[in-house]
Amino acid sequence: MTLPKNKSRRVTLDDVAIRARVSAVTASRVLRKPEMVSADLRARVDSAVRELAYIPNQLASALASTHTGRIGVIVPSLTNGVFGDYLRALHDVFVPAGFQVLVLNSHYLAGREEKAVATMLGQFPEAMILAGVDQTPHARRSLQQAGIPVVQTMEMTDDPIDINIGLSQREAGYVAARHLFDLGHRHVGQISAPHDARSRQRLEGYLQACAEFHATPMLASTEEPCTVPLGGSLLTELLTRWPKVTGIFCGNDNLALGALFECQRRGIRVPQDLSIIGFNDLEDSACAYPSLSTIAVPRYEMARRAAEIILEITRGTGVRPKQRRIDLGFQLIARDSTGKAG
Amino acid sequence: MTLPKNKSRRVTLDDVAIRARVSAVTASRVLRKPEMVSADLRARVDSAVRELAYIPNQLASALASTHTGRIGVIVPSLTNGVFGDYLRALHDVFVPAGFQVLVLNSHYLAGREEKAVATMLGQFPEAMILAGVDQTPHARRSLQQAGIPVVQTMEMTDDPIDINIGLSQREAGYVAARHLFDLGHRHVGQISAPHDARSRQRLEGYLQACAEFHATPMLASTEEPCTVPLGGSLLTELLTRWPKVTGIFCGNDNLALGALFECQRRGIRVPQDLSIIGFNDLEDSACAYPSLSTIAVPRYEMARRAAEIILEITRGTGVRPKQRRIDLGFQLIARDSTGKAG
DNA sequence: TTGTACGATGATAGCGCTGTCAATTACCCT
DNA sequence: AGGGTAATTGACAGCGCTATCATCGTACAA
Repeated sequence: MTLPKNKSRRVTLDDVAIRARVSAVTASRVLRKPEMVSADLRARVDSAVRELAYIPNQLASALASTHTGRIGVIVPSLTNGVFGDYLRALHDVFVPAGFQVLVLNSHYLAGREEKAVATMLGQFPEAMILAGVDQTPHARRSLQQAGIPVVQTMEMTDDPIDINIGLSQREAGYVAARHLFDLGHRHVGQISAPHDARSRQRLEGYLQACAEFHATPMLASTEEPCTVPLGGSLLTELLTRWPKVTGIFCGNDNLALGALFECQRRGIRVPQDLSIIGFNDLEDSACAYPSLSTIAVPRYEMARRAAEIILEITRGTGVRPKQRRIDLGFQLIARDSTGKAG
Repeated sequence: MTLPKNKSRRVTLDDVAIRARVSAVTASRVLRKPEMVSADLRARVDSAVRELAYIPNQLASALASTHTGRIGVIVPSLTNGVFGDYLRALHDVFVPAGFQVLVLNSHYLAGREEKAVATMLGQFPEAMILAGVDQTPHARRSLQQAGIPVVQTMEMTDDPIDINIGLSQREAGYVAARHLFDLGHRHVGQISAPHDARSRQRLEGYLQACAEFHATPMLASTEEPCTVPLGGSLLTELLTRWPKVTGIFCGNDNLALGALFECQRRGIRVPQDLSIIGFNDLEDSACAYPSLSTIAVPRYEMARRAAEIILEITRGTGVRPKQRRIDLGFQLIARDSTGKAG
């Protein structure tokens, strides 16, 4: 029927066009490419938009233009401070650029990540950002077929799906452990939650350092998600099995903080009796007492770069940057929680 | 043209239908209401879906059905541990229910929140969840006109936009301060970052307790976003101005942790020289040394309830629950960081 | 004056899916 | 056998918007 549809439905572009006495196309143009429309009509449309409190339906717009304005992000954790900063960086870049950021949580599980990838692709994002490089084969294939920019972050791989920006977790783990050996420690332990692939790589770096210094690896680990309290119990476990430990590399700053608290609780002096080094350089680490030695990873910068690369590809006509692998490196931050052995 | 469109475009429902030798509608039904289709056709469609690796276009689906499957969430911070748990709860409920959660960050600014509301409404979410109750008048109006369930969380208001689920921050602040007075402290200070409305209300509770005990309010505050390191500097500021302080109520656990570290740094014994109570009961607080007294707020539960109420409204035909204001309360957790005065 | 070029505007045809209702078939009853 | 009911399936018409191309003037060169 050609009757005006007077249902109490939402205001559409047609309503605006009718009110402004122009065609729908013109109204659409005023909103997207105002410079193509004469000042006269533009003013009419603008005021119609205001009067009707018109809100464009992004859904319809996306369907018609095949430009969804969505960026899919999959992170393994929402609570971890690392990903807080990471997501903040993505929002900081994408939201002003008119994109919306869709976030899904993989809970550090490959299976959940695969599912999250499928869910996300159903939203037809214009790009995807993933944490880590260990996607399942099936997820890899889906991502490649999607034909959109895909950025793998946080670690490095020789065989990126598309673009890879991160740092060598293994090397960083090595440097952290090495820091303790260099300070003269010979009984150096490690605590971690190696269900996280990056945690495992840091562990490898630690093992490499152990081998180099002919030291026995001393490990305590858990499959549970990483938390501050866990640092305390893992330290306890480690000290029970290897009482001679004088230096400990914690898989991340949360564990390190928990270990530090546990030391305080037991009257173990840090660093006199035990040196502690963490990983990530969370905000709290610098102001702990003693301040925590750690490895600083450029998580904000990493996400920002990932976002900007995507913006470039999307705006330019899909041309990839020359460099598909970007290693942002890391930094050893030696503070007060690590000291000379002896 | 009626030629098969052989562009390298994505697989559509039509492709599936053709391959399964059924109509598009039937293919659609197999995916949404399989019980309506005979086993025979269902099997054919299912295998076509698998063979073609078909991914439904949610955009088109949403446009056609006016069911977007989106939930809009606006939080003031992504990094704060409180909202980490809060968002996790929302994901835990909504994702299995087939909804996607869109998150926008207001950075604790009313203006940014108003803008976020507008952006979000352009996505046509089926419901909105907000933190706090102090939306701008304009944002309130937009939300009311949207005709969708709106849940305001974290605090209580007498005049909710739609549904309100939270707790009395003022009362909780009062109880925290009162805890210190009850332990015999007479010089009780408060540090906070009152750019956050809820922080201000806790402050009011503190002031009320001060009045009741005829104590002089002793405050240090900042307009910066709340962080652990900030707790240290605010404590320093407070102690400089009021050296006699023996008890301190921190606006949240991050500040409390920072204050605790600062005490350790200065050799101030907690709780012997200074009692500290925080707010929120973050995970770390229980395992700090000494463990932090605090107020536990049901942030996970609050978000979960909000999500479930929305699910009920959305599934039932839009009927609101009888109770539009739900006070989930809070709990004083007295640990080792607070002790008797003297 | 005529022809050309270009800028502004509109008509049309979908984007990929689902709501609706009509058509078809199978089944059962009298 | 005829008629009625229910279970399946399909045809059609949009959802609200934008890409595309046709159309209409108007300005300017020839």
